[in-house]
Amino acid sequence: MEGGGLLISLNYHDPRPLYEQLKENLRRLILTGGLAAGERLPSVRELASELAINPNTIQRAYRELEAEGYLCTVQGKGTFAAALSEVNSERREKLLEDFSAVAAELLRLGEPKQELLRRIETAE
Amino acid sequence: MEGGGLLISLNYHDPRPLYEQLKENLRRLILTGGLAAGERLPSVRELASELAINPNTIQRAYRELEAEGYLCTVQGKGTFAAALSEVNSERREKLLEDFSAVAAELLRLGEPKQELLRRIETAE
Amino acid sequence: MEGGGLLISLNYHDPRPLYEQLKENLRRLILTGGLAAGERLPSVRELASELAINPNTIQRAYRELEAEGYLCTVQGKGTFAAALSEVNSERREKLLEDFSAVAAELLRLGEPKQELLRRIETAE
Amino acid sequence: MEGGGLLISLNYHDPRPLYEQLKENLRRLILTGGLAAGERLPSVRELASELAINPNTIQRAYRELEAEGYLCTVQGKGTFAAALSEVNSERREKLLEDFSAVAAELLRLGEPKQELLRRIETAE
DNA sequence: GTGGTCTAGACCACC
DNA sequence: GTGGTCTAGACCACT
Repeated sequence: MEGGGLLISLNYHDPRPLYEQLKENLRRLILTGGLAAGERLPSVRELASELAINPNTIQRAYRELEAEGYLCTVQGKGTFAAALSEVNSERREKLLEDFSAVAAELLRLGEPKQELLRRIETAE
Repeated sequence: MEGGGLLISLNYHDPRPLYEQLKENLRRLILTGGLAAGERLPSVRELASELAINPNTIQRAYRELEAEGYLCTVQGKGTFAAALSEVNSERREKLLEDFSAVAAELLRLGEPKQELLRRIETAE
Repeated sequence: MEGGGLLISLNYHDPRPLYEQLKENLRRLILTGGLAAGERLPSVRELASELAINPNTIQRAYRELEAEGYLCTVQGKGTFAAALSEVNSERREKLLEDFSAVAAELLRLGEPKQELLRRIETAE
Repeated sequence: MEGGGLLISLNYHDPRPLYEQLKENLRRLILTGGLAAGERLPSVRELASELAINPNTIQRAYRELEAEGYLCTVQGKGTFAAALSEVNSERREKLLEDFSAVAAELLRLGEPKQELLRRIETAE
């Protein structure tokens, strides 16, 4: 399922809620430059229609991404991609904790430290 | 709340479901050697009684950890801790994917590569 | 309009959304001990029925207060008041910023510093 | 975005409505002396043209600030900055109530009284 | 036109 | 029983 020019894919068989999948898609677009800082996103109604899901679901994703600092929404104007420097420090901290936990489990499972370092070097 | 000789702590006010907390506890015991490879776990009924929770919750945790390769159930014998080398490649791959995704987001958000390397060196 | 034993008052003529009024009411109850740490709140459905508003509105208030650290919700168990020490640092920072802005405007309007100090001393 | 000789900055990506941003700008100018008591403000049309926004937006800001006592409109003469002593007692009372509420929540959350006193001393 | 709120009601996961 | 998700659709505020 795609939405506009935005390369968004949702999967009904994924156990995660649609708004979480949508959030991940939008975060990826912003992080990779698919959505430049300041660029306007499709309106809630547009995207809902394109993805064939309820506008409330879009709105929830937009609202929560705004709370994380990834989006900026303005009444009557639309929703815009924020600069990466605006991203919430809570989001950063959560990611760092996740990073440490995943790294620790991988190392204990015998994953060579070298592989983790390689992945950091080649991270897109 | 503790269970038998196993250092298991569940928290009713943790928003995660009990079976997820239980899975994490058991994974941690296996990863850190608190449960040696081949060691027998308490039966579903025993553990349910010790932790004072529903046996269905124990069973679900055991079942899902077996699917990940952390546990090994033998009909009529009991449930045993698996060798770390037995841990499912699916689990490993999921962790590696998570690792790469989290690392990529952190780097794009401006987290210094040095901090990620430091966290790998000091991972427990 | 009241809800259960909880002394919650909502006002349809207030321009603020109902979920914001509800959040403020619940925050007040937790801050003043009307809801002790660990105490269970009415279920989403109960409170919705008592206040004669939609369960979604209750749920949104509960969800956002959980994000702020005031509540803790557990699947299948209910929603509980958190300890004040759990309250999010973001909430604290927002309050401190508001405090400084309001104090600055009051002082410029000629409010005597003495009055502000008095109000801090006698804050409930 | 600036307007005339008045240092007004509006931000289209600020989630607050433009008239709120404009009100805050004008309040700040009056409180800090950037607009002296009795000084004439640009006409609605002038300011709308300078800021390149809709005259309705200017009018709403002027109207609401007049209600607060920050501005004073004379038919056929224009709009003028009021003396700070003219600021509506409603505005003052709202600010005092906000002050007490915020202070009380901060103290209950464990913020040291010392920090609040410090912020009052150093308020701009 | 935009996003924001609220309602009504269905269905699912967890316990 | 609990909370969580999603839909459908109305109404309001802002530009």
